[in-house]
Amino acid sequence: MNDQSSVPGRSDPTTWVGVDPSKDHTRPPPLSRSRIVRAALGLVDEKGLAALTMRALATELEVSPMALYNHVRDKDELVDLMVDLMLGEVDTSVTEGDWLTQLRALVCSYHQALAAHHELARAYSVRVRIGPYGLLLMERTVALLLEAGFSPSEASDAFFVLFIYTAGFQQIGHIVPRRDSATREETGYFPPLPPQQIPAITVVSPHLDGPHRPGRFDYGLDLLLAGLRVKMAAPEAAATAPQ
Amino acid sequence: MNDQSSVPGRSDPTTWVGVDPSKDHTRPPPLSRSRIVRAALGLVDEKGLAALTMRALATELEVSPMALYNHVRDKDELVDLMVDLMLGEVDTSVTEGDWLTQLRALVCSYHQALAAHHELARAYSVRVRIGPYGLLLMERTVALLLEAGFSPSEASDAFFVLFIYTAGFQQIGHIVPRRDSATREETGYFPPLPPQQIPAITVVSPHLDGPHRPGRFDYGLDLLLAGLRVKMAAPEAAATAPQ
DNA sequence: TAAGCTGAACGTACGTTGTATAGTCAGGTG
DNA sequence: CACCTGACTATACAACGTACGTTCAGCTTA
Repeated sequence: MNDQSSVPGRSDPTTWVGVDPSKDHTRPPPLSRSRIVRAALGLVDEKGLAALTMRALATELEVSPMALYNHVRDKDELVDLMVDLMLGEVDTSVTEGDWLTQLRALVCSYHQALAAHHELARAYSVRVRIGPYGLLLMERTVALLLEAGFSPSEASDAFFVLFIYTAGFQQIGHIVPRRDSATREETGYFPPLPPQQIPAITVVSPHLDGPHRPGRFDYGLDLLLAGLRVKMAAPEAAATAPQ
Repeated sequence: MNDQSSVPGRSDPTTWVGVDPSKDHTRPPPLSRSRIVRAALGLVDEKGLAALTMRALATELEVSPMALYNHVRDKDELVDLMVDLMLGEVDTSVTEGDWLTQLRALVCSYHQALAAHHELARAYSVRVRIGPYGLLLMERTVALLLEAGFSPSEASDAFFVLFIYTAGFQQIGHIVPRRDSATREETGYFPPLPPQQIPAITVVSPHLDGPHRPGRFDYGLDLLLAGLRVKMAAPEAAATAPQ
């Protein structure tokens, strides 16, 4: 009933995942926060976000469902931990090239980490809890923007925009098949409508390929970075708005 | 058992919502697709996405839960219909100003429609089913890009990037309170970590205000449009990438 | 008017989910 | 040896989406 429950406190950043104790024990390795989170990530990567249930995860770990709750407060916290594990895959150590080059490398690595776990990424952006790896990523990005000469206010704007674009990219348009497999052929992106009512779409339709055509992320990142470069070069003339 | 069930077919775009029949009948207006969808949208706007359950919706409509299934195939389709209703609020009729001005107005109106229903918008981007209003919005945006002179391939890239940024914006970082109200004060964006470990974040922290500081969407839109303008003016010199 | 059809609303029930609660049991310490 | 502690299990519950079969009002046709 107390706030200081037996569960490891989530406000202590050093215990977000921690190291597997793995005492040389009986054959089945003892449950641990780290093992649970890694198994959960594997399960989501393999079978999709909807397949992540406490029961399924427990079965995979050959353990009773409730055993998980000795290491994780609830499913919500579990997902937080999974997200931070994913963000740990981002390479934040780029230091060569000018600020634009470094920024591009950083955001690309971020994008790749999310793309590698795009099922989890779909649940990611909704969250506001940020773990140590997420914090590290943010620190590097903001530092880069400050070094480039942006004001603190603009650096935070630019960070969030890059963050939103990258995280949002994974969210959008990953095909989620309807449960009714009979309507599977309906999962095309656009309902059949006479082409004369949608001339522009008809023109570009050969190039749509859904939101995730290869290179599309880079295209948008190019736009954002070009915008940042322009703003940096001539802050006042960069406005595209009339006013 | 047949594909041609009694439920109105979803592949006929004219029946996505349709008009309320509202035959001058008994006092409680008869259930209809339109009434259900509007009630659902009101419920989500007021009480949040998680409050949208078939039971709660039926209660609000003073009807048994299963009555809804005479008008809507399942909850998934209901959300599709809600999304299209929301997209109907986008003003797609802007025709004054140059292409950048029109594009800005269009995307801003899109953004405002999503922001007005940001709870629903959180469920939006995951979907690929697109209704007539969504199609109209897409048609206008792509047409604008084509008129501006972009190639079909680039127009589709640009459309998706604008689409992803705008939709993603609503997804990201809307504070979702944890169910455990005892940890409410933990919903701050960053766990307490010594400032010397995160110097850049410490510097910008007064300006963070979460992802949704007023004007932040416009900042990112500025970047994207500036990037597009540059690409339009000098397509080959616009690349920020080394190669 | 009578008979029958049709489609909308209902009541009940099932399987799945997250998780509270209480019990069990091994391992370390007095 | 007694005892405590902390990890795992067993059972249970409420809420969810929705399949199934029934009821019933109102229209059509005779």
